[in-house]
Amino acid sequence: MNVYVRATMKDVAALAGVGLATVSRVLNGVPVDPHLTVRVLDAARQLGYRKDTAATSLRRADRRTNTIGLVLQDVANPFSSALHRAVEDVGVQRGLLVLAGSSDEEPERERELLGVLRTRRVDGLIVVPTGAPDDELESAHRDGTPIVCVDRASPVPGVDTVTADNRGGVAGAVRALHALGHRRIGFVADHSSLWTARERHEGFAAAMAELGCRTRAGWVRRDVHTEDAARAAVTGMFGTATAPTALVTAQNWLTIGARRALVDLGLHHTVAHVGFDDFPLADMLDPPVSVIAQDPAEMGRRAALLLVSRLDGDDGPVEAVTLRTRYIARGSGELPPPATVSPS
Amino acid sequence: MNVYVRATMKDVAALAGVGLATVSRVLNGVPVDPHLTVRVLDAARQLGYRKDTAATSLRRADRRTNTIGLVLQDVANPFSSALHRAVEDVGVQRGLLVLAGSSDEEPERERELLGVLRTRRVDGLIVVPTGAPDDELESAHRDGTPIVCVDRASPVPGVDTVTADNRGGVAGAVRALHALGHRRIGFVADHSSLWTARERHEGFAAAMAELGCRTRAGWVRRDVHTEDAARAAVTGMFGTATAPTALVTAQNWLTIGARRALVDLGLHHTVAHVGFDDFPLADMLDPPVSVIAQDPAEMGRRAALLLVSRLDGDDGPVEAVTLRTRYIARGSGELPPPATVSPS
DNA sequence: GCCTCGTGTGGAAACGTTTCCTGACGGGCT
DNA sequence: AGCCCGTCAGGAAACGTTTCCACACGAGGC
Repeated sequence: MNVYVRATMKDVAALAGVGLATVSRVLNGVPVDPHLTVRVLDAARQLGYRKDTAATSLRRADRRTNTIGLVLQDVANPFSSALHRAVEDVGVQRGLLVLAGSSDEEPERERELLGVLRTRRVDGLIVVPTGAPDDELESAHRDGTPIVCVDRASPVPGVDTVTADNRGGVAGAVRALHALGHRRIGFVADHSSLWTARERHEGFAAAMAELGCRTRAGWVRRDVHTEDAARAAVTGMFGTATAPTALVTAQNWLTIGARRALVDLGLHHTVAHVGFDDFPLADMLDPPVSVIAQDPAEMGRRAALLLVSRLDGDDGPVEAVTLRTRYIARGSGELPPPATVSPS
Repeated sequence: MNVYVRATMKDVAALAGVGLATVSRVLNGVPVDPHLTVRVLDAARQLGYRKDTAATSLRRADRRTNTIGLVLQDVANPFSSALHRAVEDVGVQRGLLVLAGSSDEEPERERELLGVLRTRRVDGLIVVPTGAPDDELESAHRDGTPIVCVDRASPVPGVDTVTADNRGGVAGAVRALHALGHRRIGFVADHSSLWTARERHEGFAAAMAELGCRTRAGWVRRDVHTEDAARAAVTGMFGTATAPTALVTAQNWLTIGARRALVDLGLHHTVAHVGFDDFPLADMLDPPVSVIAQDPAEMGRRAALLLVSRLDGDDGPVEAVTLRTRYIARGSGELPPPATVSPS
């Protein structure tokens, strides 16, 4: 490996024939004699000088690192990565770099990640919290590190949040199915430890109650975490004589697993099906999948903008942004109930 | 914002009643009197002490930051994010954090990103290069920063690379189509500025030549960059009487655009179609899409492992890993040519 | 014309850590 | 028993930058 040694500010100062402080001033945009300014800039260019961020943030009064930490569920998950990208885009405009990591829904991993991020003194944090109590997050909050929780409620009180209207989204879909004549509606949701799963279930239950629809134990499956589990759950749900005529699945992998099950059973053109969260190619399946769409990019953007404003010193009251969901009718959710089924 | 001030090593030393150097030694695992060790660790815990990475890497002889830079095309793109995740997984085991960014295929953005990453003194770089000459990448290489280029050839000579066997993958698919009886095969590829697009075209052209199949200008469409452009290109290609009987699309968005076009034309059950790069739900379309799959996670993993070994001082010869592609027959690529079509 | 005030540059301290070097202590050998 | 050497802890320097402070110079006012 090359033993190349980088030019320092002292070298630039020497070459330009000015003091160290002057170089610093020029490089930080503090007005300085134009004549000296060009000498410094020339020298810097000549030496290929580059500021050392470590030294900078070590010494700076505000200790800024121009880095923000992003804790996602999984950087490879489309929802997370869309969010990531939106955060990056806001960051780029502000000269902020994003340090992202995956918690894999494990509280311990979330803690660790926050630990390393805090060690690096990130200026702020955007977190999709697992939901478990987290002393790292809490202590970061106490230290005054700006934090925005995204997609889910914060385990720590007093933290800004950006979430989707999970309840309203599901409730809306249920009402639409009801309007089509459906009365027996099944529901499949993720782990109840997840805030979103609970909210979506609440939305479902509330809408069903409001509409006077009865639910049966076998028609509501919670704590279903994987595509395969959803496939199995739905296969079971529709294997009986008294099966629902419509189905709501509360997460995109579950939606896909459910669709696979419906295809297996030959019911994909018979059972109305609405999924929460859009996914690529949903419109190319047969029938195209109707979804309650949330906008991860918008969530990321809002969270990043909120964080940036906090970084800029905005100390207004805690914000809790709720983004509306959008129902996208593509076909699968518009299938009417079979005429032979007796009402209620 | 809280004016909380973090405990420093000096505070720990004072509380433990030991010297500064001893605290440093304990925290870095240098053997020290066990009695003192526990005193230091206790004091550190008590104060909630946390090492400051900025100061550490500023002073350390090796200047390590335990951070690696990852320049992707777009963190939100499934290929990129799968790669990202694999890199992260290797990094976690080594205590390396990943600083990722999106170049959006723009050389200038790639340069900028590399610039900030270098300013932060990342220990190494993993880059999906746009392919344009890049002085930042070159100068990083000269400085001795370990670099691994992924998915595409490096614009800078002497850099380790991990790529897929693009030529072989496409050639294999063409041979398979030929074996089914296809002689007229269309091809759609991305911008020729992209190394992968060029390689895949080479593979196509070589296989066609080897098999003695003629190609027509209208049957080979290059520089097609978006899903919509692919849709339009394929619509045009199959709008004429003398259309191909099979189609190879060299990138996953192009594959999807092409499939849309075939559906529009009612030809999706008639024209054989193979896409390069797998994508979610390819198996749920009708007919399921056969693909030449590469494994982005494996690419990321190999690249990260290679980088890590370079970080560990491995100064062996430049490596150029080529990963095999895998043909996944799902149906769309197994459609035979219409019997009425005259051979050749 | 001299003194004062203001502007702006240069030197030095400081940020929190690692590393070098010095000094003290203890043990072993003569 | 005395001396020397080795081991190990502590103090201080150093990393590259920002910030504080002192000082020099020029201009303006009396």
